[in-house]
Amino acid sequence: MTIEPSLHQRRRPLTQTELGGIPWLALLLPPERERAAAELVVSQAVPGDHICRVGREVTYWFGVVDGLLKMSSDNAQGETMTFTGLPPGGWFGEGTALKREPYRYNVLALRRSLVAGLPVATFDWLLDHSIGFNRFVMRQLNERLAQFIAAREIDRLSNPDLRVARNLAALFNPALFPGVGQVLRITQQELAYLVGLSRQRVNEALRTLEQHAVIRVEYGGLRVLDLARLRSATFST
DNA sequence: TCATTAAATTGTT
DNA sequence: AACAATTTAATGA
Repeated sequence: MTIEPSLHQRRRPLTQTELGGIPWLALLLPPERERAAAELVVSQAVPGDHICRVGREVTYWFGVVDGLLKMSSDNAQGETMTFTGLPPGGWFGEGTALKREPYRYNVLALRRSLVAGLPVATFDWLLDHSIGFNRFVMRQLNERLAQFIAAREIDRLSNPDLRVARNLAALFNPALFPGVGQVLRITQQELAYLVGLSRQRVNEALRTLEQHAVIRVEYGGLRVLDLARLRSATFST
């Protein structure tokens, strides 16, 4: 794990409440769950902290307990391409953990976040022993594939309102990010970073979406009112 | 618990 | 990018 404890919280076991927010634990049999829970650790990350870097050896399978992370990659020209935001309930790194390859992307904290880690040895053990865990990982891979296909379509969209809407829909995906619920804690600045627009334009897009009764803008967050329309609608402005 | 102040976030130009 | 307005969080009596 590359989370620098620095001046912040060190690695520690999870509290009961935090364990309750981990979606795949409920799919395990009691002995499997007991072992997984015992090996899980959490660490606090401050904005800019790297959870994993390209090329680093895989040590943990990570999940967002609270906060907001950003998954991105740097190309040969040194430009950063953002793949997706990672809100609470999101788990990532299973691809590289499965193949035992170094990380192929960077994940860093956009805001103060609580990140859980399952040691790869335990991850492997669960794959070898738990049907429930295998189901979860399979579903996870499948959902993420769909998400990345959608992301390619989003990239082709020129209308900023639509880009914001589709990106938001991805963050509200209950299968990938079950910790989000109806209200996504994200600032308009953070969303601007993820979508690749100015905060002003994001702000404008959000009130357009609000006018269409698709979301509600709240202080420090957004509430979904109609996820289906957020995903599919074409807001002709 | 309430009032005051600072900090964060949003709305507007 | 800058600034004003608004909301929340922190502080201390």
